[in-house]
Amino acid sequence: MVDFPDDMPFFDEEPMPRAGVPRRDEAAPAPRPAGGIAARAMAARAGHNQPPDYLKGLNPEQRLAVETTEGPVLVLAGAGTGKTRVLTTRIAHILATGRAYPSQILAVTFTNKAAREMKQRIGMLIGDENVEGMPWLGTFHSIGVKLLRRHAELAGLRSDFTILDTDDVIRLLKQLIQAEGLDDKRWPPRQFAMMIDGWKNKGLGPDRIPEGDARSFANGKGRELFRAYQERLRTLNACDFGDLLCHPISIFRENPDILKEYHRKFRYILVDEYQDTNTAQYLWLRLLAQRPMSKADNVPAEGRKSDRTPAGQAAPAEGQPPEAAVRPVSENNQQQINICCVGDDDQSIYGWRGAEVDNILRFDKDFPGATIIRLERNYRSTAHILGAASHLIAHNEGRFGKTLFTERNDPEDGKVLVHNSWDSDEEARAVGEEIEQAQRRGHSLNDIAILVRASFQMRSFEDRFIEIGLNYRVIGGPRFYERQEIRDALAYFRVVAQGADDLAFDRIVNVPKRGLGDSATREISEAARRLGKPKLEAAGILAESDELRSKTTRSSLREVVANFARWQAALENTPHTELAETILEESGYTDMWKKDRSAEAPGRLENLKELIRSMEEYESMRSFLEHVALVMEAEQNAGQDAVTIMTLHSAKGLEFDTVFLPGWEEGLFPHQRALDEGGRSGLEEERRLAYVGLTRAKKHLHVWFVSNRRIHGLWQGTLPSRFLEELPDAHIETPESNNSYGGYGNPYGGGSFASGRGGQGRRNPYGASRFDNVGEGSGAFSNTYSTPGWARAQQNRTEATDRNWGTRSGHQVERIGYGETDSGYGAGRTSVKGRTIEGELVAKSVSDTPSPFQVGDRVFHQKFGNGNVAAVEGNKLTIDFDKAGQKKVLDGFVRPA
DNA sequence: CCTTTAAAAATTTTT
DNA sequence: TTTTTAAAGG
Repeated sequence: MVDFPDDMPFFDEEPMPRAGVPRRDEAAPAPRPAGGIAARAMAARAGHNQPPDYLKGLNPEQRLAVETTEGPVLVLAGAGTGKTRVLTTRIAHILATGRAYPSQILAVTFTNKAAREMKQRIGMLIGDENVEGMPWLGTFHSIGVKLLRRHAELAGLRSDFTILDTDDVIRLLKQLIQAEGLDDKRWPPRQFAMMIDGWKNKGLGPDRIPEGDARSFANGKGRELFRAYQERLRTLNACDFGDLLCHPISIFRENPDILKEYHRKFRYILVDEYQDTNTAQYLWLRLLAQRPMSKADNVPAEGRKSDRTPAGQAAPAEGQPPEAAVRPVSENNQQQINICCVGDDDQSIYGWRGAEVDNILRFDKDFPGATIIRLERNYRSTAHILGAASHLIAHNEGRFGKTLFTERNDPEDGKVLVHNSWDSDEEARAVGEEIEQAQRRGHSLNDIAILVRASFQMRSFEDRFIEIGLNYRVIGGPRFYERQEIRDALAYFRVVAQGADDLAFDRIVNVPKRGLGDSATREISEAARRLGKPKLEAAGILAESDELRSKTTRSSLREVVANFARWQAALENTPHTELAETILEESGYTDMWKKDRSAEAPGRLENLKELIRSMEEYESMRSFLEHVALVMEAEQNAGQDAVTIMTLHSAKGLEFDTVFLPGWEEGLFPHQRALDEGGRSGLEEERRLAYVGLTRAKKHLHVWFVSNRRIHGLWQGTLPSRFLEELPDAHIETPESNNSYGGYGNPYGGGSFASGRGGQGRRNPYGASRFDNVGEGSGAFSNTYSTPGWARAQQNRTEATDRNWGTRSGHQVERIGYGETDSGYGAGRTSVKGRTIEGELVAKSVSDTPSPFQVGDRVFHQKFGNGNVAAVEGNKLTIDFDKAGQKKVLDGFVRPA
């Protein structure tokens, strides 16, 4: 039983009840605050029965989504249909009609950017002063922090806990793995951090992770290690990102009285981008939305079906949603569930980091009687662009199904252009030319974007644009706060503000180099453990003792400790920005970069200045550090007219007049790894990503594919993406005449395997050859996918295999091989999930082909060298290598010696 | 302790 | 091929 302490501003955030307004109570009707916006809206309505201003300009579906305030609502908002507008107007409407106080609305987003935008737009609708009073509008994580600070003691923490980011977590795990006496090379902390993250995404604690997962790491010590990690976090009074969700979930589960308070508090719940929620977020929401919990919630997410269920169809038996979902609300919960989730199943592109599209597909089962509203009227793109995008996405099975339409019908609107280039350099050159042409016509560069699948693609564009002097800006890259110099500086600040922050201390004891290397740090950790004190304190004691052998070590340790003592003393009476500068100067940190002659050094110093500047917005060092772990971002050269280059993922939610989508080739897009690891659902996610890309364009859309691409240093011939086949003829055009759509491949065949002399610089002599016969002619590829149409022709090809055996190992095959050998014979580091699905989809086509090798054949393997085939089993070969010993490999890896 | 050298890995990203 | 990271050597 936990009561809220009197001094805790739980209900006080709400306006004081005024005379005549009933105090909000369990049974009382919804409050109707007098005055302000509510009064204005009511007056507006009472007068002429006209809708209030904020509803004007909404289309009927949008308006329905805004005005259906009661009960569960799912708004399926297609790309460019005014999703944010609905969300913000809905909040304004709830407030204006007096249905709730600002503090009674819980509105969650994924990113700080989205939260900021929402705040701003609500402010525009109803006036800033009211938004200030919306304390529960924020990201899942920031709201999680807020909840957790309130109830920290229930999670075994103090309310001033620190939030660790990924880097801190990895460093901590490294220590733990070493402490277990394990080799941190064999069991990389980075990988374990990812596993932990995955578990927490599913809302699983150490006791509930699946046995298989627990065994697969650190010789079966996975669970133990996870437990040790949680224990360590508690002693450090720290949380990782996952805990920000998981702790509140446990608190709610274990303290029904607290949960009940929040039930009473949050009358309206709104969720943005619902298709991106992971299992933990889903559980968190369900608890707050007052769904009765059942044992089904304890079922690990593996038990649930991660493959998409076909739209509108009940899930198959074993994939049944948790029973609680279908069960009616228990009779004790009379209060209505006013949850509104907004999202687009077709834009779910974060499955790889734990998002469950199932959450959105299952909504009406989770919340019986839910109203589902589709927003399909698109205000962004031309009919051709929409047509192309809709047709593409229709190839996915697991979706609700929406048809975007537009009233825009301008005969001037061009079709989607599909271009082909010989290689990535030519691609960059051609895109550059298109952009320059557009620029000459008066097109602003700010309205142009190049959206790539993988960030390595950006380089060729950057190179080319620098060459021709075209302004560009790259979005993405390392986040501001993830940069080394920023993290170093923050570590200094953290040690000053919270002397017990051992992780921060570790990071900077020897940065800049001050002679405190491995041995010294070990001594400090040792002393800290022995004394049971934080490292900084232990270091102080150590420096004064004579335990240290080296005099230089002792004196520099003394200096560091004295420095921190001085800075800590200054913390209370020095302005924090000034103190920050002092710290960086006196520690020698800025000097370190000033002396550094590398190209990045000036930029780093600039970033440090920017960091100090950004601190001005905060009141104290402490409050700055509070926010920094969750919020920091950097805006690079905004204001200039420049082309935007970014990944498809980071483009979600944005729009541009003209969009270029380069690199639509098999293996890159859809990405091979997505296919290998995700099977069919991986392919569908890639297709959704393609859909997101297409729908970013308002007027002009160019899709590009190249015939040759250099991947990991080797030139590889490439096949056009299957997604190109899925674009309807009616909406696309293939302008290049010299190099027709489909002209691709290495015309000479052979040679690209081990030598890397692929087809660089060679022009395709077949020029305008069609793709269905180029496959025969080139013999350069084994297509490993079950692709429609032309691709199948290649799979049937037999004679080329012998002639050009070595060439069979396109990039694709190589990757599949690695996946297989790793999971099949390796140290078990690949997840089981990857193997099964991809096994039938991708690897099958390989094993169907009987191996051309026989026992006794002499073969060559790029990695293992020459050897003799010892056994053949389908496409799997056992080979005795001359040097590497006996190995099992897929035949795609080897060629005749 | 710091530098050189070799080996391994090179999707997507928020908090 | 390039970049990053870890181990060996000075």
